[in-house]
Amino acid sequence: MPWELKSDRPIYLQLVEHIELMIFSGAYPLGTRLPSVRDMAQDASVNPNTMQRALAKLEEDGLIITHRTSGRSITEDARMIERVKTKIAQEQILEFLEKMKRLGFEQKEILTLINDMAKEMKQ
Amino acid sequence: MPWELKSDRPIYLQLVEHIELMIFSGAYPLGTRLPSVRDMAQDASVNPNTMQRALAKLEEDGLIITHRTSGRSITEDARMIERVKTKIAQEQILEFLEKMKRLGFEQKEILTLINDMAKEMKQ
DNA sequence: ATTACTGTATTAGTTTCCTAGTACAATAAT
DNA sequence: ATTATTGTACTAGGAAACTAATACAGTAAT
Repeated sequence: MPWELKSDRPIYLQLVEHIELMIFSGAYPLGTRLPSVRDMAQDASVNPNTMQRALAKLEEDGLIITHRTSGRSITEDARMIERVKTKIAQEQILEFLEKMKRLGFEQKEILTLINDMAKEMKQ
Repeated sequence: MPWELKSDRPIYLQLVEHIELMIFSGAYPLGTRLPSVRDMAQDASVNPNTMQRALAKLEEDGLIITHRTSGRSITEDARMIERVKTKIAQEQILEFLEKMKRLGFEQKEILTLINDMAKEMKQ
């Protein structure tokens, strides 16, 4: 899977999302050891420090574990993966709902609007 | 209505949202003339240039009209107001749906998730 | 013990964004 | 004509965020 990094958003965030997707989809199985920061950085054509930042974020969220001097690995806790995934989703939803309320929309309106758009997008 | 400006987000964006809300709610009726940039800036305790930036954004969106040397006024086109409101909403929804898809969620999941959260928030 | 490999701390450079200060241009009001 | 009031352009300052370069620290491997 190529990294496809664009310059319109912070690189480290794109790295985070990319790796999250790898984990969620099972491309990096539970407990797997990750390549070193430097190797992953080179693979993505990125400065090691930038990759480091992305990995630190992932560790903060509980998706990966750091073994100080012997590299990192994906967590072995399957429940943790799910928990993180839904937590991230909830944050996105909350942020979205707040924006809509700032615009003066009520809950009912929001739900019908998003239902309508979802129907359109299916076609 | 006080301006309640916080420092965690750009001031000019908060001004935009505040004025949008005034317009959408009818506090600034259609066709009404707005106070001058300097007056509005002073009212909000903000630099005139910052208010100017907010007003420019609102004009760009079609909510207000500039009369070069005799001030600004709210558009008289009621349909325009609605159009802008739903356009802004659609942008927010699209952005939101894309984020969720980047996380690996399907449309169905998103809809059920947001329905669940909406229910919880009502309580 | 030495070497090679791991993550990490520190610092600096770069860019981008936001805000503010000032001066300008046009016109309505007098 | 003059004055006051309107929006606007230009510039600079400052802050925040991101990326990169370098050096450090610990440990596994030899």
